[in-house]
Amino acid sequence: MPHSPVLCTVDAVLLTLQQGALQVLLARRERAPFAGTWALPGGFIHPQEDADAQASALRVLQDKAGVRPPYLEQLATFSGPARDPRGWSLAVVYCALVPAERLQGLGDGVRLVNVDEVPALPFDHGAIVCQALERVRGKSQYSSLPVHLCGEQFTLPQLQAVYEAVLGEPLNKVSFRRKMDELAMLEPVPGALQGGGAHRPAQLYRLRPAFRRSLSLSPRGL
Amino acid sequence: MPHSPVLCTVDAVLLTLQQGALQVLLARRERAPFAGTWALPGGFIHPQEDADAQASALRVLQDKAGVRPPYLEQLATFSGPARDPRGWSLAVVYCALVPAERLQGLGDGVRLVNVDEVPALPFDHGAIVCQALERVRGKSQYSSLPVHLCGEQFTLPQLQAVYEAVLGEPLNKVSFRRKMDELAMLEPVPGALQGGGAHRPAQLYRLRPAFRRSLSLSPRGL
DNA sequence: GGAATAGTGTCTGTCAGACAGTATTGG
DNA sequence: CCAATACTGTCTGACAGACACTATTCC
Repeated sequence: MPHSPVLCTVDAVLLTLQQGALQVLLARRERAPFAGTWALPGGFIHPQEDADAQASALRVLQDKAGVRPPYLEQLATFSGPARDPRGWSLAVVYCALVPAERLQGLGDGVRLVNVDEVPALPFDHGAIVCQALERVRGKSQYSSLPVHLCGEQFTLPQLQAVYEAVLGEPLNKVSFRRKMDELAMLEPVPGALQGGGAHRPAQLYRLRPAFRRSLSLSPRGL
Repeated sequence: MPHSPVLCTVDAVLLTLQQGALQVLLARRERAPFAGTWALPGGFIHPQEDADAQASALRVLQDKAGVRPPYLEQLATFSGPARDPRGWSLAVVYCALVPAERLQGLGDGVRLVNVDEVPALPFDHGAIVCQALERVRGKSQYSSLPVHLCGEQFTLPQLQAVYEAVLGEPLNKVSFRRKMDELAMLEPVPGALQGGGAHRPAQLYRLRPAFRRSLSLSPRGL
């Protein structure tokens, strides 16, 4: 039974929506290697402490950003001798979606950057961010995934804007509303309307409890 | 820099099609724990030897089954303190698709079992097989994935039967051929027909070279 | 009443599936 | 010619998207 000297880590790609664009959370590295540079939040798996790799990822996000993401999904595992200068390493990477409202007052060691303006990142973090975006955009085409970027309550026009920001293309209003209706995951908040503009107020919706933790899939996309 | 005592392993779910049904490859465990029982082929990552976890999976499949699968995809990573009695472990699991013709003359330590008749497996291998089937069936609904279960050359009726076996439901012949045409990944083998029956012979097709390593996706499924 | 946005009714082109026809082999 | 399977032409119902209309607010 070989005792392998593999460095076991987790990294997290935390995405949110701000100013109509997807943002990814970066953390300033406190220790070598690459101390002082911005990278994905990550850390070693603590076997004595963590129930599994997902628990490690939750711990890392709690420690670095003080966030408990409502949606967290395993993205993939990256490994090899070259990605970390300390030696053969393995990173289980998770992808988190968080409503912007939960990310107020981030500390000094973390920041959000537009996914279209991500600087060069250490390790293979650049490729990891790309793969996360690919996954999120892919799943958004046929599932309810983007609702996890919204807060508790939201209007259908707001939700459509979120889908359009993630997918990067405008959507048909009638089709979008038909699909949301078919997915049957939203319920109107009785009597709750979002006013404020000089126009008809919009009905507020919330996620049905059954869909809080699971996605809803549309057979033919969108 | 903590030296984590995490057991780093890879497991492989190798699927093939035999007698019109999906089969999964099991290997008899030679060592403890669970010595003598059937389980997914797996083993430790060898950092000195393996370029990454995928290389570990290829090495394991080569060693245990003598196979180099034409299609190999990372499924997910499973981890925790309870899945392996030796301690906190982490398994990067890969899913392989192999044409049945490449699995002739398997040794004594391996066997194929129908995925509907998989016995209770040690570790969390039962759940892993379920997740692999879910992934393969899901992807088969909108991609060219099942072609990797066919040999070099095949007819369209044969390919349709493969899709039907994987998906577990009959497909419309006209729609299926339209989709295969749209995917533009197959080319007829000039002058090659599959005869043998008392009926019109079928055109043989092969995968276009550009699609040997990548999948082709259909926007609206099937 | 006007501006602005929310929400809905209806038409139409496109596409998946059904059906039925033709094609080509062996016996 | 018959049986059996390969392949193809055409119709039809369903659905996505476009358009136009109504609804409701603030000013």
